Amino acid sequence: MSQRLIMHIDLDAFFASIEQRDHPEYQGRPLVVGAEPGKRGVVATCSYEARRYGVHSAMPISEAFRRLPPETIYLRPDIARYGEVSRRIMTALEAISPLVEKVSVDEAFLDISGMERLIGPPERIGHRAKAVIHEAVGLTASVGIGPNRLIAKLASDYQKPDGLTLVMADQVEAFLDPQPLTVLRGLGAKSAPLLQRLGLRTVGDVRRLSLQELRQQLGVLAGTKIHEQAHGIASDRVHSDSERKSISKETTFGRDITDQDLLRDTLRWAAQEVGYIARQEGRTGNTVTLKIRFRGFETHTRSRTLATPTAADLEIFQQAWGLYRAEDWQGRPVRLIGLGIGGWESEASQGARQGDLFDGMRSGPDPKQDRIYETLDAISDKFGRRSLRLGVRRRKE
DNA sequence: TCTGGGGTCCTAGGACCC
DNA sequence: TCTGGGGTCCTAGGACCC
Repeated sequence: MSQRLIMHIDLDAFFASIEQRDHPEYQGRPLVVGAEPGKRGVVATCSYEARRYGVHSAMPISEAFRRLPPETIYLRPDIARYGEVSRRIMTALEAISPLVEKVSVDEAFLDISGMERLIGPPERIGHRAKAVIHEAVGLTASVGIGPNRLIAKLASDYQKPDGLTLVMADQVEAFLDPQPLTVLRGLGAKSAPLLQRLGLRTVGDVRRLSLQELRQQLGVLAGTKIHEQAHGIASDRVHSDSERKSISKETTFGRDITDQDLLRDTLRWAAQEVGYIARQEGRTGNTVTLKIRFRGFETHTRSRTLATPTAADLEIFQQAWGLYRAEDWQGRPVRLIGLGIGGWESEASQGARQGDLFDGMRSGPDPKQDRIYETLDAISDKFGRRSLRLGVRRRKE
């Protein structure tokens, strides 16, 4: 069995680089893409010139503004434009390997196992990927190559910007050991301190801990995963087609609000956005989730599973508004509100329903459908509900 | 004092079924 | 009347990632 080879591509300061590419006068200057200074929000991405002032993604825009000099450029993100650039990059990468997994707008994994015979040694494959991106969109990327996804990802992070790092299987532990333990996936703001208070600082420190000790600190599942990662073990699979599982829309108000009409209108807007995307993608969801954040960042969700899956704006809105009204929340200042749908029907059952997909949303359930269920209910009284449900499932698949 | 928006995954409890 | 073990689905919260 031959060794797998995974490549991770990470565009350098993606949003900021697109803006600098399209506006030469921005080049060489600190530039921030994100919220408007003076308002609520964070930095989405900033140029390397801005990073020299300690500014980074997810930093509150108020703090970035305090740190950066007056000549700094502040821009609101143009997601549609960045998405178009992203699509061109992903298409270009398919010339390197047919197995491209888009992780986000500016990141991808490629399975390049066995490509050496076609292109050459791994370094040459990495350089080819960078060249292909530069030809397609005129941007630089950092590339990491390793035996699995974790190592490839950390390798692309190792030298930035415009880097290329190759980590072979026998170099994995030497590569991992000096890095801060927070590079391991799943060790974030809450769980990393659990290990740091034991005096652990690096991946090498974590690797010296036994599986039992890690499970004790982090729980069985998380402990097992961190143990594996610290030993350089991670998935080496690349999946080109991954289906999304939910669609949501939310917004943070400029100031906290209590106006019920405004809350209702905001949910109506969110339902239109979500419903539109769902219908574009030909999906119907059976779970509607309301999300609300009050003054003080106190956040709650409420969800409801529907008898009939939907993609209709009005239905999504009414369910979410109903969830809000069912609580004793009137009068509490709201910072954020939004909603989402998820829980798609299986493809087979959705296909069977296709004919009345959109009619059904307006006209209610199909009476013929009701008759079928009545018959099945009669059968179920004889044989028990369990067998009925299994029987229906099987027919759908 | 500040903390966006769009996601995924995990946990844990309760209802319900066999 | 009291009992268990396995399984699925639903719900709420929260950690984490880009």
